[in-house]
Amino acid sequence: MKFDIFADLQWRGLIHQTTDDANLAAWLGTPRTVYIGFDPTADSLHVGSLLQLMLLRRFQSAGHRPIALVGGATGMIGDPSGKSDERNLLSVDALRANVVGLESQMRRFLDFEDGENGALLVNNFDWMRKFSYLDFLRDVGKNFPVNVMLAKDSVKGRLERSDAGLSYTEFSYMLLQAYDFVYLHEHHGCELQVGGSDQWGNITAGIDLARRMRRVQLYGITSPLLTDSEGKKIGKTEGGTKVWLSDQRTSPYLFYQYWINMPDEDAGKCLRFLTELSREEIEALDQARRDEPQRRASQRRLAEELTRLVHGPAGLAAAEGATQVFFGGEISGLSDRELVEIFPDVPSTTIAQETIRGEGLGILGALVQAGLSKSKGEARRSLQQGGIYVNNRRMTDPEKRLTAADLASETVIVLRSGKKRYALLRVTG
RNA sequence: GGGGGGAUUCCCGAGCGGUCAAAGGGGUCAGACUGUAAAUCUGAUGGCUACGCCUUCACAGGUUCGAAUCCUGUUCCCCCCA
Repeated sequence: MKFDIFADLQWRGLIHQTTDDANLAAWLGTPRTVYIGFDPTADSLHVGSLLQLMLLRRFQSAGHRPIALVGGATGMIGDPSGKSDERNLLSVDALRANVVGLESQMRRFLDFEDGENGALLVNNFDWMRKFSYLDFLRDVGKNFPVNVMLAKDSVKGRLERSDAGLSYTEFSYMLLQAYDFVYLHEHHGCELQVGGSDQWGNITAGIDLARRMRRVQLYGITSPLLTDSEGKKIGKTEGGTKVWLSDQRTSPYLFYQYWINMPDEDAGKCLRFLTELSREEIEALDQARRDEPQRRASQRRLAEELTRLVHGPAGLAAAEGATQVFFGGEISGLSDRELVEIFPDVPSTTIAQETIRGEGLGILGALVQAGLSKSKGEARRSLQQGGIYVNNRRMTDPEKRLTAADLASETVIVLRSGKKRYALLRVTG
């Protein structure tokens, strides 16, 4: 083994529970096959899945073989764990498209080349669809005592709530995931399943099933959930929008900014859970955070590491470049192309060229058109209070008219309200 | 079925018939301070062709020189008694 994965997970705080505390460390001394399941609820993974992806990656770099299971079949059912309400089911077509999307993202984290411990990507729909209902009941269902299933937290929680309810379909979810584990053991020699702490019930169900069906001993490890200092799941911006791994959904810049803005209290945890930095490095960053928090070395490093991993060096460069412009001084002398690259997330409004000729376009109207202000009155106030910038230069005159002289590039004027809200005004002939 | 109370600007909530675009709080936005943080402080918070004008206080009418405030009806909500 290249390193002691168990000890590594331990100091990072990534071990919540295991099915065999005493022996797992030694057991992981020889190459094993590990699996983690991912829900295809969207065509992209989001930051909430990063922890699991990194876990697989850690196992692979330690010399174990990772299997990423995409739940094409289980996604059709919906996992009741950690969900307070019955889920809406996805259509088969939507699921298929989602699975394709997830596959491409996994490639950034895992090495799928053949070799000793090349990663494997599987979709449980491939084996589940062949199962007939009767066969499934007889071979799998037979091994599940209902009283045990009822005792699982995921089920119990839902039954105790009078308003939530739990359908037979979701109740059966556990059987599917349990069978996945047995299947992966049989076909790929998988012996360990890892997941978030909410997966404990499903993982142990798989282990029980393997024991009953095949008389083999499998193992499970759960990680803590990645929550912030207030106990909320990490992965949403202040505005409440999810941060995705797909650059189509969340640009590299926004992704990078998400980590840059991480509060100090959560930064250490994120470094441990989500990066591969060494213990020495992380502890040095902890120290730096105490000594000179204003430098935010932890956040910078976190953003850098994760952006490079998810969006590649080019994505990182774009994000850093955009950051410099956003938080830098006046914008001028750039080309349209550069501006568009820097501001991929910024909404733009098109105006006719005539409007900035001669007299020019009144700034108040422009702000409303660009969507930065709800009314001219609001625009006027922001302006008078010093919250309006044209090309990053503060404007305070409500009579100001925008003309060709205000173009930051060939055809773009950059408007900004407050510290971070930008909008582009594009002039067309 | 009977009796009582209420409906106010994004939310909560105050509002003598004139001086009410409407107190106060929350939220939100902006500024200062900062670390693109937290906390704190300051300002703003219906619209506009803006020292003025226009539209708001459940809805529709009415009284009055003048109504968020009074009257009538309508709708909805809450409480109490049956």
